[in-house]
Amino acid sequence: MKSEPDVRQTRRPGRRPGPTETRAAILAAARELFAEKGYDGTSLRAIARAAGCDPALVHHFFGNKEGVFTTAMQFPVTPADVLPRLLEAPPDQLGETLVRIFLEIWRDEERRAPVIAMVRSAMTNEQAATLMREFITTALLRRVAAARGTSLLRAEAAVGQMVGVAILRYVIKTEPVASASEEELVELLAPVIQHYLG
Amino acid sequence: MKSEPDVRQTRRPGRRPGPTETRAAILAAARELFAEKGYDGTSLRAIARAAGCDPALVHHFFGNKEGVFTTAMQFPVTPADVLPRLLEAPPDQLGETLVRIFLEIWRDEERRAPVIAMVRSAMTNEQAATLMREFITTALLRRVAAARGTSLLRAEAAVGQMVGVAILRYVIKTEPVASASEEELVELLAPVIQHYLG
DNA sequence: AGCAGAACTCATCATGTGTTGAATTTAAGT
DNA sequence: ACTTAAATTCAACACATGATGAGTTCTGCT
Repeated sequence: MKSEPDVRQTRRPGRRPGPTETRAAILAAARELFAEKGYDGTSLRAIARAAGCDPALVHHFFGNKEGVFTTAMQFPVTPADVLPRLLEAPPDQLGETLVRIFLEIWRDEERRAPVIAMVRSAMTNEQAATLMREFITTALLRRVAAARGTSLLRAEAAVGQMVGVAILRYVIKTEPVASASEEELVELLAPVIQHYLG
Repeated sequence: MKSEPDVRQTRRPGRRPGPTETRAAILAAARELFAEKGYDGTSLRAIARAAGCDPALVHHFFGNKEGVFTTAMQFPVTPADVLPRLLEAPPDQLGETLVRIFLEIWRDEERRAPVIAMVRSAMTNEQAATLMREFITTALLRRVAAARGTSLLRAEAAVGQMVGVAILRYVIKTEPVASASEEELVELLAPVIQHYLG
């Protein structure tokens, strides 16, 4: 999407003047590309091109491709600041609250990107799948199931519902869910989530 | 998974004696590999290796990689012989019937493979995503929504629920849903599907 | 029996991949 | 001011990929 001018036909080797900002640029480009193409579909060279530097620099900062990925994915969603909101919601509005939190995360690209990247990558990459598996079980299922009294299986069905709709909406882009409003989605999904966790 | 002996260090060129069976072998190998690794993660050479032939033969039969994929995916689920069962079910058991049909499809690897392959591939490949998008809307949503009186959006939420759980169960393999029994899943999901389509 | 065409392999091309080591320029520490 | 270390590029390796064209062996039709 972002096509840097790439005017720098030739830049002399050696450290650039001024403070170092390339590392951050690499991570930003990596997040964008991983979200768009998944782990296997994203090459180190494409990241470097988007970040305006040499591929070897990516390698220098992060060791290898796996290093770039795990560093770029560090902070998909921090459940810490989300759980309080969940627990202080009245029990009969738990479903609605949860759906709203999900929708908030998906709202701006900034926060959605790592999640989608993870989903996309986990489909074809075993390592990414492991990452996602652990995130789901330890960060979502256990906490929700522990806080509320529900079984893990029911909690997982709720997660499945949200993940499934997210994939249809943001990856496959099937209508009408792709262009439904957030309010419509709340109305649609909240009762089901409530049913699973109630 | 399947590692042919690969003893044929060197086989003479030219047509093999007997009836032609290599084309079918290639398609079988392709389905297995696409299901395991997705479109982009599967190479023509890997398919040829698994089918015990030269990569060029794959190209000869199907033109190019895209040709192999679309041919291998031709018959993910034929909705024609599934819809009758749906429509003759009593309206208050529609959810359960639908869940059972889905579970049947996922039961044996033979029938599950193309579906999983499609899901995996659609995550990183735009062309596969288009294929899946069209399949979902024309083969699932429209028919279900037309047969029953429900809105497209609600039908899509139901599809999302099933797809989400399938991904958790067969791709990410999160417990406990990965090793839950079919009966447990029916009990878990049928009410929700019924709710969406009722 | 003979021949067109299908099945099949081989060698090869152009391109893209992750990774490495050496060389050069600047920033930081003393 | 000097030195160490960090940031950066370049050139290259070893390998995998999709694709192509030519050549070989068999089947099926007449």
